[in-house]
Amino acid sequence: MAPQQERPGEEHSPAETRQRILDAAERLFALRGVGAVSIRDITQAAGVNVAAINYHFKTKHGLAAEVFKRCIDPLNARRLELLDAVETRAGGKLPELEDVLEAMIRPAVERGFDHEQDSETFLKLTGRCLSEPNTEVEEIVRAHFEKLIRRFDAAFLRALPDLGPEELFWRVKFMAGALHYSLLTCGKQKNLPVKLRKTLDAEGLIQRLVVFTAAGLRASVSR
Amino acid sequence: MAPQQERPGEEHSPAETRQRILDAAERLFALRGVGAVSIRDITQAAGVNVAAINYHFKTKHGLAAEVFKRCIDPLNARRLELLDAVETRAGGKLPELEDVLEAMIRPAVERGFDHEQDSETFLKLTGRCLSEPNTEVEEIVRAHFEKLIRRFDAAFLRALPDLGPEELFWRVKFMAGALHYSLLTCGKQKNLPVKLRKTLDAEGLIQRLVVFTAAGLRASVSR
DNA sequence: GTCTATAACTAGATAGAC
DNA sequence: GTCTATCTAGTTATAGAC
Repeated sequence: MAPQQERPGEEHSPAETRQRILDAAERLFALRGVGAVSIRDITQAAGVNVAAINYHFKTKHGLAAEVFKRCIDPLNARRLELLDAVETRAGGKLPELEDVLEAMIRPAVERGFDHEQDSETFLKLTGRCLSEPNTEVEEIVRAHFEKLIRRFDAAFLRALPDLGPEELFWRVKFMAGALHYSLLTCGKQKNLPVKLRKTLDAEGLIQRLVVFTAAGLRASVSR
Repeated sequence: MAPQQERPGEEHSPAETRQRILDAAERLFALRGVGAVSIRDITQAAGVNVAAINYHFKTKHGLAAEVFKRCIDPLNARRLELLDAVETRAGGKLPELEDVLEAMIRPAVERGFDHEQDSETFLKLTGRCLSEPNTEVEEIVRAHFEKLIRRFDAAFLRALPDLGPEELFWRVKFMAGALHYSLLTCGKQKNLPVKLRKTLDAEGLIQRLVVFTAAGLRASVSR
């Protein structure tokens, strides 16, 4: 609950100050949403001066954009890396749908279960990606995912040659929703029955997600 | 962009004032999140006095709780109504999985496409249900959905007798995520390719969701 | 690069007149 | 029930000393 606090007198290198601000802001934005966090909340938690935010990020929204970028960028880079590996491995043949799905799902779930990092913060911030109001943040989030989705859509189209592009569009949305919401659920552990907390691990969730979404993507079109 | 504004001098009945505040707050909370909206924003948009919020709802968070309750309650009531109808129709037999799913999915999608009401607001507010920070709001949302999920979980268990309760728990999460995220997508139409906006209708989305989630729920457990 | 100090404004809440 | 007026506290942002 108590954010790491420091005597205001202490001094840090500029790079360290920047880092401390980003870390504190990430935690607070994830917890309360950008609108409900003041720059004073952030500077207090980071143990730096109020003016530092203006110096390093110009405005509060500039800071928010950086926070979300720092969260999304490595995640999506890893996804594209895994997708490349899957396609290379398949050679000239069609890649397995399950492998394409795993390239999308694994990086996020593993990051969400990595208790060496602040996984709780990651999970909540992930949730905010979908609901932060129309600011620089929304624009950044949209831009970064658009690129990713285009690349994966092509892979899905190849793995599911019988599916029309419109049908595929919606099914990919459903897949993203399932992934996203299960991550959020892990973040809000109050919602999890005690029995299930024990058996909750990254590998299990990845496999469950792959099985569910692969079946959904392959379903025959009419009811 | 410009909220409906009124000369401050105009007078309203108490019930009307209450209603106007709820409507304005709903729109603004959906758009920006509770934390980023001031009570002055709300009273200006509603054309009522600042003190009116305190009189009718005691605090800003009391108002927020009312707003979310007013959104969720009729939706979940309708879902339970449809589920009752499905089970009655099945008589002693197992209900069709697709029918149970439709009881869950139809009310939300139809409400999200009802352009006589402010469907945009509903879709965004739905998104906020998952991400509003730990306040009275989160408690209200959780409580209302817990009741619904318990009832539907039982129905799913009966329709899918081979699935273990743990497996079912996760698959229902995936289903809820798919539903939820596709609603949000309809709200943020910028994300929709122009071609798809034309063919977007409630019936089509309901059928797509039912087909996808039914296949996911029925998938054989191991990969 | 970092801090103090402060400008200029907005927040939620309420007392008391009407 | 509704409004005006006001309190106290907190807001972003910046100028200028160090």
